[in-house]
Amino acid sequence: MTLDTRRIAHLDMDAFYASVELLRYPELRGQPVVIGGGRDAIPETLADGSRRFRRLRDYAGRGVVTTSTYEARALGVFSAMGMMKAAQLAPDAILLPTDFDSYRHYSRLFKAAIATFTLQIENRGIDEIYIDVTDLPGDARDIGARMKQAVREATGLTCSICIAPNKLLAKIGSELDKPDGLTLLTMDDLERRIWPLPARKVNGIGPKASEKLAALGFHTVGDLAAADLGVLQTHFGRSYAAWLAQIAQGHDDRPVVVSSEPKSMSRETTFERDLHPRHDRAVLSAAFTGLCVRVAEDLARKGYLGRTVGIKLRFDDFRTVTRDLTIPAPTADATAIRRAATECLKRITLDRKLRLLGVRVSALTDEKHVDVPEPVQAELPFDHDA
DNA sequence: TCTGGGGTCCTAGGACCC
DNA sequence: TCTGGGGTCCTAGGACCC
Repeated sequence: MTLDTRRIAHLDMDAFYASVELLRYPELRGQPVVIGGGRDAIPETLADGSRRFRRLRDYAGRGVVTTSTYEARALGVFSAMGMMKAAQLAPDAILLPTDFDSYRHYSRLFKAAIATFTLQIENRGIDEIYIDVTDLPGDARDIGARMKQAVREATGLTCSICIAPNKLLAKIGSELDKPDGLTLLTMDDLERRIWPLPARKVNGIGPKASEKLAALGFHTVGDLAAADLGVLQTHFGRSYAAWLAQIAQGHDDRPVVVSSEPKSMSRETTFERDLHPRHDRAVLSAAFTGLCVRVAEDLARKGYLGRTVGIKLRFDDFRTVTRDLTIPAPTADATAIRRAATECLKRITLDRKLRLLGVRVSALTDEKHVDVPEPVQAELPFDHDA
């Protein structure tokens, strides 16, 4: 079978975190709501049972917007925007804390609903999946409609689905009719529906690449399709240029990857105020230990050991540095992690205040697959019968 | 009062080995 | 009287994604 006869679905939950919050607080439906606060953003329940919600204008801190409702987006408030900036744009918007346990719960529910159709599912984080529906009976529209219905019944939430010949087009397509969309794309739709889109819509063309492309006069996917390969190679290198040319023609051979092993686990924290390496040494040290302990807990809970321990520092000027160290034997022990992380820290000149501190463990192995080292046989050549 | 947290993948240079 | 040539591991940084 040629790859372009596949049918790949991309399913994306609509404003997922915000929509889960609206299930919990239905009275907020229709209002601009922003998710991203800390515990201080938890609504207060009044004596009469009604709730008093925090407003964005009351926010003070260094957080960013995690998600917002479509009403808040209409006011210019989008994911990854600094909360202080969002508060200027929409001071009256409702502010809610992120509640990952709830989102994980609903994530499991919608994925389970899709798993009743097929197990050919690739996880792409908490709120989206790819599904290979090539071998499912029925036409694409019917499959998509039934999946949306199943997700709705399992969660009370809407999603947007696109079914296309590959992941690239399915991912682009699921955004075309949001929210609650169902989009079908074939290769025949390339010129009409894909080429007019900004290049930035392609998964893998981020802020840097799209800016560089725009500076060269390439704004849309169609511009890329018409581009001279030599020009792309000059500015982006052989590999990336070839990829750009492929995706502009709507080609993408990547399979739906059903299972994968984690490569790293990390914990990091941005301090409420920048910390001085000496003056705030005690606070920093406690935070450092805390991060090591949490990474160790994560590893233990999921059953992994790691050989490479790394740290990440971000200074007050936002400069970010990393150091890592590979140790002889894989570990999930907080003390061993902390010791290696300390060695890493010694290799960084601490000449500015610190904004962020992180600890990472990589080169993971499944603890059940680790060969327990045989005790080294002592060489006792004259003692065989002892 | 700009700019979170948890990931993956890629590049590139040097060490080291055969 | 230059400097082979792969392959793999380690490390640092950066782009990108959700």
